[in-house]
Amino acid sequence: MTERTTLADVAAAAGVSVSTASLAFSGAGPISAATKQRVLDAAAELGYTGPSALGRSLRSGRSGIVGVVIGDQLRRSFRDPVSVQVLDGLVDSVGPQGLGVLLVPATGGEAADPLVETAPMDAAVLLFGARRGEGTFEALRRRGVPVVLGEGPRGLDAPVVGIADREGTRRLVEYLRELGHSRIGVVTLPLGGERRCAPVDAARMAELDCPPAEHRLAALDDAGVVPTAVVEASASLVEAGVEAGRVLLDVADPPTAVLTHSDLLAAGVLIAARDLGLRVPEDVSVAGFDGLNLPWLAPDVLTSVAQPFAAKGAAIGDAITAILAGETPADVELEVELRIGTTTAPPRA
Amino acid sequence: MTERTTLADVAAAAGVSVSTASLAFSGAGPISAATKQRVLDAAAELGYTGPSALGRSLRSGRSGIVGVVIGDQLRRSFRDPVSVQVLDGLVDSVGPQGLGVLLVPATGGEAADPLVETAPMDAAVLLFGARRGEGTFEALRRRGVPVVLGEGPRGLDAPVVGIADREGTRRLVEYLRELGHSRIGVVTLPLGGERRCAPVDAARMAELDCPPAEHRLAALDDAGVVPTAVVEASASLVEAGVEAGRVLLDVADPPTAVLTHSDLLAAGVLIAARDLGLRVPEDVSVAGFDGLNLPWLAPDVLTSVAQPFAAKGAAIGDAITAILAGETPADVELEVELRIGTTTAPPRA
DNA sequence: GTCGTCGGTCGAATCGATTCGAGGAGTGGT
DNA sequence: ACCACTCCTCGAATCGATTCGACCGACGAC
Repeated sequence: MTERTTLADVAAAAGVSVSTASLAFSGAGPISAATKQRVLDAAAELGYTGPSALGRSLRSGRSGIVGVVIGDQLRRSFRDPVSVQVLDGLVDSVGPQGLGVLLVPATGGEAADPLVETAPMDAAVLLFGARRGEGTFEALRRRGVPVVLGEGPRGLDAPVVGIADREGTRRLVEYLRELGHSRIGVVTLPLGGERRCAPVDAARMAELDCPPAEHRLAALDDAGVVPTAVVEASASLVEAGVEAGRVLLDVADPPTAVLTHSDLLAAGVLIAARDLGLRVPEDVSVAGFDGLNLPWLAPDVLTSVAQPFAAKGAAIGDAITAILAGETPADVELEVELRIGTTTAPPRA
Repeated sequence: MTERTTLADVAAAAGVSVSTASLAFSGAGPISAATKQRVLDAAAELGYTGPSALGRSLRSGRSGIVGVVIGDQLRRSFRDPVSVQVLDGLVDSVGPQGLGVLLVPATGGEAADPLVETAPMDAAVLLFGARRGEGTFEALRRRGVPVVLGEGPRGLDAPVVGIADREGTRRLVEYLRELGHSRIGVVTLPLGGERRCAPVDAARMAELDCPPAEHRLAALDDAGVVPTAVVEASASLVEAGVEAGRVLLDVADPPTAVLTHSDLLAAGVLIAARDLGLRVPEDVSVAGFDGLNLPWLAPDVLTSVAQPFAAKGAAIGDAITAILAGETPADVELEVELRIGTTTAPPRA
């Protein structure tokens, strides 16, 4: 590959100065149509595709890159359809503005990943909440990179884009109660700290640090329901749901309804129930959260609380746009929708 | 947010010249321990987190960014577990070298996406093959950005990292034949051009341009098998598999075995078969490709050809590393493994 | 005819860092 | 005491582009 052609080369070829050539591309500033055309022709001749982003970045201080900091394991994030779809919405939102999305893995510990410290970005998105004590948020702040939180804790001096998960869960719980359920079990997302599949006891509750789970658990209180059992899943995966479902249902007197914190977990609970010889929804009702379209559950349709993925990504994109424009966007809470499927029904008499 | 502190600020605070301060960070070049420490202390004092990537990039010509060009719809790529896992392997591979991964959407048409033209990258990965006629590959070449192809066509003057899909399919076909199947149907991945779900006839075959599908179809010839019917799916999704499965199986004399080009398609065919009242594997055998772990198929286990996702991502990462080191890596073809599950069996007598 | 004005072009400084060659201080040898 | 040599530090050029102020020619007005 040959030497990269620069604006200077084009200017020389067109017989104008570098500054004039720059004007031809940027469009700003006075320049005669003839000169501009001459520059553009010379550029086409040399295969010059426009000013290098690097030089422009240096001058403007803008890189045109939005960093997306993904949880402690990129792998896990990518496997979660929810984050993938939010990411998709984000790319759709900022892409047309000429902004690129840079994936930045974040180590879970105190220290921030090297990329967090050094990668060029105009703004960053923390998709899975900035757990306090993690160095990532602080590192970005120190660098002066504005941050948008996706589902993060509020009050961190950064705009938060979230969903009304507490309200959604409350509606779901009320729906279950109206059906006649009083023995309700819960499968939560990982609550933070070490990952494991285990019943949640008082001690575990005390360390709660994961906002969505917090909200969704709090919603039970809102509805005046005390769960018969709460089990923490090790991840938002079908396998984890199976595991948690067994813990919850393989007991003498299982709950008549299981409320899970994600559709994948719910799918796992469905499998666990079937393995245990329980029919859904006759013997046990199962509800999810997210509103994923899971075609392989057909003909079943999961009762779930649907959240607007693409809109969430777009809202994050809007927040970034606003920040880059010098504004300070407000927190956003997106509406969710209760979708009744075939996996919930009144309990057996 | 305050003015960004620069190396010059640190140098001033430490009472040394900018060049000396640079030495303190880069590590290269002679510098006394005392001076170095003084610079580092001053940096810590000012909250300077190291040289800005922009300045460094400009000087070195390297941005530390690897562009991943995703097919015409980011959405589709993200929804495909295969590409997600390959991407994951890639990030794991290049991340530790301090390289970031920039997602670059590519418009399907002739023109290249603005980001392809302008975004800073040291190298680019075309994950879903560079279809000829697409402007993306050419645009990158013009910019002088080295390209690595994931499953792309060979002979494009860029290293290709692929899998032995032809060999894997051949083994799968031979396995089916040994079971006694002679009427074998095929569900292919989209073959390029417009997306649709339809039987593949001679006219359609003539426009074939999608290498994996090409190889996998060619493998039937290798094994001396002529498929009874070939149906093209509209995407690698369960829903598309259902649709294609209906086309293939809802006929008077359906095939006794269905070979699909992806596990998601196979899962869809399983659903279609069930809907049509066909038992698997008694009435019809179904095989996939990819070796995804699909827990929700339990207790069924899909017969499939497993490809090493992470290794593929890592191989792409290695190729990029080699290119950045000035070498010209050779093409890589990764081994695949035939995994017999519960969805294939001898045909009914 | 001369002066003011305006549109168009150019020079030079600037962004933040790297890097090379020059220079200066200190040391050891003769 | 002088020279040579080593080790560190500094100044200046450089990367590719933007942008402001200066400059210059032409045209209109009085």
